[in-house]
Amino acid sequence: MGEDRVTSGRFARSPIADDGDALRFCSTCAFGAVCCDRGVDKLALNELHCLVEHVGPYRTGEAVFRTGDRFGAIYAVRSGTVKTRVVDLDGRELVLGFHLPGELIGLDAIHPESYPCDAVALEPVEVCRFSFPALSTLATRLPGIQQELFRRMSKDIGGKALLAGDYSSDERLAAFLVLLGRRYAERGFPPGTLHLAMSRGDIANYLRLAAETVSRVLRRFQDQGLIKVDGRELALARPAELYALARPILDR
Amino acid sequence: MGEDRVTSGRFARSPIADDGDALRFCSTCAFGAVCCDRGVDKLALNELHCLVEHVGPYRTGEAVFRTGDRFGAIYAVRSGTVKTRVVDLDGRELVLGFHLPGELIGLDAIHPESYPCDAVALEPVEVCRFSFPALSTLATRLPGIQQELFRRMSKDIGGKALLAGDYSSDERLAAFLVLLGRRYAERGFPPGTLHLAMSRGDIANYLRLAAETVSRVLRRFQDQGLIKVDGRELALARPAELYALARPILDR
DNA sequence: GCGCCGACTTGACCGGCGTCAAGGCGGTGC
DNA sequence: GCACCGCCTTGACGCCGGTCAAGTCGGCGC
Repeated sequence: MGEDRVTSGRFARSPIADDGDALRFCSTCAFGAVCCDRGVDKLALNELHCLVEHVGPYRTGEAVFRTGDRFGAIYAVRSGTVKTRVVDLDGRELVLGFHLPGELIGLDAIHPESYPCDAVALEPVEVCRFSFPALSTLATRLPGIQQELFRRMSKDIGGKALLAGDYSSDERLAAFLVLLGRRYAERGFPPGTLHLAMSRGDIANYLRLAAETVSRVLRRFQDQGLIKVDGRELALARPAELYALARPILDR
Repeated sequence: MGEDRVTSGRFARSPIADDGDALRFCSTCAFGAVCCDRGVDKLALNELHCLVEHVGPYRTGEAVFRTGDRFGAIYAVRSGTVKTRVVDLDGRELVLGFHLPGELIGLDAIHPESYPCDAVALEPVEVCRFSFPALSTLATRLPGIQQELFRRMSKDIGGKALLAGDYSSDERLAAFLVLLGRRYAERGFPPGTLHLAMSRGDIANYLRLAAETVSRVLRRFQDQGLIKVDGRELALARPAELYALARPILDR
């Protein structure tokens, strides 16, 4: 598609999913595991490749889809970071999640048949679009695809512990940092360093805290030597201790 | 299967899914919609019927499955109420949900391949067991089944707003009552009346409040004439006002 | 350079809800 | 009947984190 890649400044560190060739699908793609690691045959790979549509780039603040849009496809983030959120009747925002390259968005739209939230680019973003009717038809023929969809949906059902519990601000923030660090690391970034694509306000909103509280806790974590903060660049100095703080959330 | 039904006292009001005959599957069953309302052919119905296994009854406090059990099947509640919960390292309980007849449990176990929580009977409970390998094989042949699974999983992904937001105790409790009332009504119970199968402590835990807070708010709701409480019997006296209280959670 | 503006930080205050503690109430066993 | 026990209720108090307000920092346009 000939899209430009920003390779200097802050975006140099932004995770990006590499294009594959016809038979090496995006290596960090949502279905990469199906196509490569899990030994699904080349047939599945080819069919997926025909089905997918590369969309973007979206500029910061642009929406991949909006609340109420008729559901037609799920998306895999290819590069950049996407925030999903709802806006309530009074116009207050409620952040549902942040999505890194390789992660799927739109799975919660299958049931209501319209997207129940906005998906907004936090930085320049590219996505892969999978028409859902086509994908589910394909899934009936290729069990590996069906399995992968079931697995990913199941994971989403189970993975909301961070928001669900009545945890302290320290626990929430520690768990947030540990989990985000893991997701960056899985995508090949130097472990222990992360670039926050989202504002303090977004983090606070996502964790159901006030922005001021996020500021204060980050500062205290830094004073305690647990992390090193420099604006939106962040290093996990003592990950084991952070993990210990987050245990009530992460282990259970 | 010849199981006994308790038809007196508190259990008279407990929702129960009626057995169907060979071609009229449980009318309130998880897949009832697939088989009947949605016009899936008799073939699908018959195949599902072969696949399902009726299990129970479980006595109050018994587990349908436990955290860590190897995943092999999803379950539909047939009668009674099931609580899902995790117990953290310190032995503290965290209630994840309450499940009425017709609702599916175990969907969050597909990905980790073991159940991530306990499913405990809050009163005498019967369930239908669907072997997951068999079910997903069937789903590749019968698109209606696959669609219904996708839809239900999607619904579970989206439906955690009650726990996720930073809502007040009034909003949480109002939303809880309204939603529970709806679910009872969908299952054919007189609208506006519900029997709480769970203790105040369980409700509080589920809503991330203290049991004392639940007591206090219920009392205030009653004093304001919104509800009528009698132990675990509860009537929604002014549902519109309750709904108004819960709007920040229910509408968005 | 300068001014502007949004994001972030820091401090002071306060209120909702959790915690602790002391009863009430109803069911069950003997 | 009576004692026991869990569930529930009610009151008093305190703390965590939200709110309000002021100030700082950094990027961008001109």
